Amino acid sequence: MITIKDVARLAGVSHTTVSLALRGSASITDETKKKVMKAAKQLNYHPNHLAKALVNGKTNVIGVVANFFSSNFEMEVLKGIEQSIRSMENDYMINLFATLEKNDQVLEDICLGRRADGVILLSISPSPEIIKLYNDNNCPMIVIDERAEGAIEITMDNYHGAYMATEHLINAGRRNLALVIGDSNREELGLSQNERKQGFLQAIKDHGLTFNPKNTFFIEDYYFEEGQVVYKRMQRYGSNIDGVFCAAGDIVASGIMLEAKMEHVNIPRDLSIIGYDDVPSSSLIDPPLTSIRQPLFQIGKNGYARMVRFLEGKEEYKPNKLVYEPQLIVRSSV
Amino acid sequence: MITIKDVARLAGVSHTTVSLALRGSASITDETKKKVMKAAKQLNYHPNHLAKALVNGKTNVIGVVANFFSSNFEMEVLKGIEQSIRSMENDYMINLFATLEKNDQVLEDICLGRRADGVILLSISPSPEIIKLYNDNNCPMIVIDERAEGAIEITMDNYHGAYMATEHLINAGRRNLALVIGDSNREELGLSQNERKQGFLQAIKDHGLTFNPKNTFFIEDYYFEEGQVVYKRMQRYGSNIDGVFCAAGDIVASGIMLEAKMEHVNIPRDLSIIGYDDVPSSSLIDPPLTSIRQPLFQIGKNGYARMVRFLEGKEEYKPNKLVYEPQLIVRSSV
DNA sequence: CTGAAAGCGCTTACAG
DNA sequence: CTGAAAGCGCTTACAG
Repeated sequence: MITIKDVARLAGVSHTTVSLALRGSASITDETKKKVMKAAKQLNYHPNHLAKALVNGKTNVIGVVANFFSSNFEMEVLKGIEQSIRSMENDYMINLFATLEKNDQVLEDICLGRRADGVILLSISPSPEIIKLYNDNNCPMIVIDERAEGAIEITMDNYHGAYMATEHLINAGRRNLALVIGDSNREELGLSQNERKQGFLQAIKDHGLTFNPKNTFFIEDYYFEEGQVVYKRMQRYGSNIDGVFCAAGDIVASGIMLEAKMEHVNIPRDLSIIGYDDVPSSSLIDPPLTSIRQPLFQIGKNGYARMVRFLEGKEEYKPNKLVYEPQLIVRSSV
Repeated sequence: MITIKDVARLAGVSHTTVSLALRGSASITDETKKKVMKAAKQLNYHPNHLAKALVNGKTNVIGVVANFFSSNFEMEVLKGIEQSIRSMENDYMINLFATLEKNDQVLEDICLGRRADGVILLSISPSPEIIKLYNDNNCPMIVIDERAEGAIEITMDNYHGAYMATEHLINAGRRNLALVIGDSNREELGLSQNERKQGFLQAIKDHGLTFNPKNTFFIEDYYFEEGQVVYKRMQRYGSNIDGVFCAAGDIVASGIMLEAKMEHVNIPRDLSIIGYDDVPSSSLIDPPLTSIRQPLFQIGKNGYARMVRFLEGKEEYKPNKLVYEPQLIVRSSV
């Protein structure tokens, strides 16, 4: 491995000079600089990132932390981040951390183990202690899609999204709605599922209707196949359902729809359904699925750009909240 | 920031002892170990990853390098990697690097800058110099979906996949086939697109048919909308097309299909179409799209596990090649 | 304008 | 069984 000392030897200067020259210090002659550059190039010198980071106290990496990668949510946010990276031309690398449930532990390690200069959390809720830790260590934290008092909190208005969706069903003449939502038994409902539930219930109330709690159906893993199962459960346990708000998202909604079609239920004539997320396939399936779109790409793009500004000292880091608005995408399933 | 010295002070021993105790060295009394552990816990000590990596010459990170994240290909492979991580219980972190075209530069930096102990490349073709560099530095490299003489090369049999697809069209009575494929003008065709083309042509030949080169259509970015455009071009410039092999994948194929349906073309009666990749939406669209499925999940899962074995010295790293077989998924679009 | 020295937080021989 | 010393590859005051 080629180090700064090898370059120094070849250039005939001290390693201090090499270090200074390489970063264009004003106190080095142009001539020496050239010599050093030449030697560095000749030896194909690459600075050891670890050594640099250790002495600088700065890693130049931005950590992106999530429970799963590769679900539609993470994918869209990542696309936005990628776009930002391409357009910004800076030295930050992103590092993806998959937490596998031990969120706080991983976050502690990232901060205290100096694995990143700042983190972006996707649908992960940091404990107050962790937030304090990050603040104490001047490590900026942007939390997307969860609460984070004391950090930068970027959420989407799930309440409003659900309200719009439900109202859309009601305006289409649906009176006996069903709610399909992430399971609340095992662990607490995530922020967004919870808010969607509230928005749904409020919309029903505001329109003078009532909701039959029997028409709530739970999902655990957000798989397509769970949607198929849910449809069967609706048949057995539901009562007169004529409209479904699938807060659990479009993939599950697609499963419900497929199963309904298999049973020769005409959508939307016999049953209306609306999803959430507006995944790419939603416009392709039959009938095209009405859904709620969230600006995930934008959020990823802006979030990353903002993190870079924090780290470069171009924007002062201080806790605040930002809420993005969702959008109703009307297609033919309602 | 709490360092090993702070722990030493609190425990009343030297920092050397702390270092040894923390990693369970046999030459430290159980009693001292306990004292140290207690002090470490009390101070919430976390080792500085950078310092460790610098002295150990080992980062414990595995780099995953790709041009884009968040396309279906990367997503599936990542899912496999994730699954592997969950089931393995080891200390490796994965680090995603987006190359943005300057592949060799990034790869050089990862290796020489000590950013990872080993890399997994997704659809990225390393130059012979880079492969040599990695070998010289004992840095294992697994290359998925591209050629890599001198490294571990994991590919899928695209030739065979394309052959099967084409044969399937021919067996359905199609005689005037069109080929939709990634653009070869700007840069060289990727490995897989190229092989698919060969398989396609060979199948036609073997069945005593001829291919009209006018029926080749190019794609640049693999977007859905490009498929729609391609369909229009087929109408204008193609000659009597009755079957389409979309080597550019299912997303593009879906675009072609949608546009055809808009023009009231009945699929598969008037036009057969087969895609590649078997993306999740392919079974949901109307009609369900016949496609070729590649075992991406498996590849990611096995690739990661293998990399860990290399890094832990449980398997000797030596260049070889592995080819996975694709599978024809028959649905209703042919 | 350039170099010798100290230090970032850790580990690893080597004495004692 | 424990500690003082040297070193990983870099940077940053501080002399000269």
